[in-house]
Amino acid sequence: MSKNRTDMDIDAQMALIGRGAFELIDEGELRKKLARGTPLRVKVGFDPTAPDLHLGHTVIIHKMRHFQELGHQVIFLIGDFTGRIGDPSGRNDTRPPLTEEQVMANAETYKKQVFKILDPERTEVAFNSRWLGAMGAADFIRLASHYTVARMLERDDFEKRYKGNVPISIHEFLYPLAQGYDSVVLKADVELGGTDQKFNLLVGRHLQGQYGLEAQCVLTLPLLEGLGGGRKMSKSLGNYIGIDEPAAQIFGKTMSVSDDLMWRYYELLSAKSLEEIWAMRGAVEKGTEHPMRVKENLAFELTALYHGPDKAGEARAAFKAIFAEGGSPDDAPAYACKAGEASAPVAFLADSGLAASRSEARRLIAAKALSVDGEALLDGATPLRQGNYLIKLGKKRFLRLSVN
RNA sequence: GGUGGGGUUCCCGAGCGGCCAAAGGGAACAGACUGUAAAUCUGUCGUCAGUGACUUCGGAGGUUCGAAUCCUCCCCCCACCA
Repeated sequence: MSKNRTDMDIDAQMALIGRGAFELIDEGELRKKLARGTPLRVKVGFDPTAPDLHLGHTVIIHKMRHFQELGHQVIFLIGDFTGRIGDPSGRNDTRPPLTEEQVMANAETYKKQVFKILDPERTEVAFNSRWLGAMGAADFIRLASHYTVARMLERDDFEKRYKGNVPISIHEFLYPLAQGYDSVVLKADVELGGTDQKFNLLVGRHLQGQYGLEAQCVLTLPLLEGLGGGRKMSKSLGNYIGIDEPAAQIFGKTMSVSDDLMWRYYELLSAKSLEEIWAMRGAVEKGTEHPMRVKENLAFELTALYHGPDKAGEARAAFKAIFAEGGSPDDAPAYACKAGEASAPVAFLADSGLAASRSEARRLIAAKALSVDGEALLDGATPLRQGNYLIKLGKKRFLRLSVN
């Protein structure tokens, strides 16, 4: 009787755990762990240097949330020691260690951001410098003896670089080992990571076995595609939505996501159930629901998560005013200049920073991107007279200009 | 340590004495089309006081009327050998 109930419970848990996930190693093992009925220890590592998160990072945080909803213990591990090594992503410098204060400050920032999604009660925050920093050379050598160079070179990134004649420094091998050792110390039952983390996560699994522990399960999550689609969301590519961005930005950027990608965002970032999402998708495909409406709901939900429903509502209203009705944002930057040379479009566009340079301003004007009070303007050289103007450059750049 | 091959504009990558601000692709930006979508098409894509000038091709010198292209030294990367 009770066994039956437990099995059903496990199926339900597995469904939520598997939502949006890329790969689970190993399903049977995870079921066994779940069947024990004790809360699992779910480990996720974070880089201590980048506490400003974007939506791409939050995919994993939402997954942590899922585990919490199922009653499990989540470990938010700040890699303040591994951060010094730097994850081997091609950079071959070690990074300067952060000071204690910096680490703590970043940790606070993390908490502030992450607890918008996670339940603080069921989140354990840990720092791996606590045990990695205490290891001596002998300990580290012992750790290193549990892994081979050949296996290390199996890592996709290393393999490509090795074959492609891109340098690999020895210290980069230490990163996966150190990360794996964290799992040993924390006795993790499950570790989550992006698909790009698979290798590192598996090292942890292997090392736990070497240290006589039960191996952790590994759950990888897809990298969220960024705004343009195609490539992963990342700060350096500029295709991200930062969770600290103003409500209008989060809303607007979400709206710029393609219809196809929107479903991905729903699956990975929304609190809506998969059933609800399938229903919406069906409605859109049948034509009974407009995709833009559905996308607005997504934008609202994501904005509300970080700014609350009131701000999200304002963002939605402002968005509609600007793009559906040709209005302008209330928070358009203001800029003042004197009448004369400085009030020529080419001059104030560049001087105000709306255009990167005068050359760019000229090009944009030639491309019909400039409008003044709603009228297209093709002459960049003639100064504007005294007065106040609403300047629009392209679709998204606005300026409230006053010429004195 | 030896030998050979490399370091080019945001990225990849051609160029190898003048016609090079530097091909091509990607990214980005703008316009058209739209639902601020996406896809597609078109254009732009070093700076400036705009038919011209200035800065740019790892760094510093040099040869030349003229250098990203040749020479010297230096820095960095890769391969093979040891």
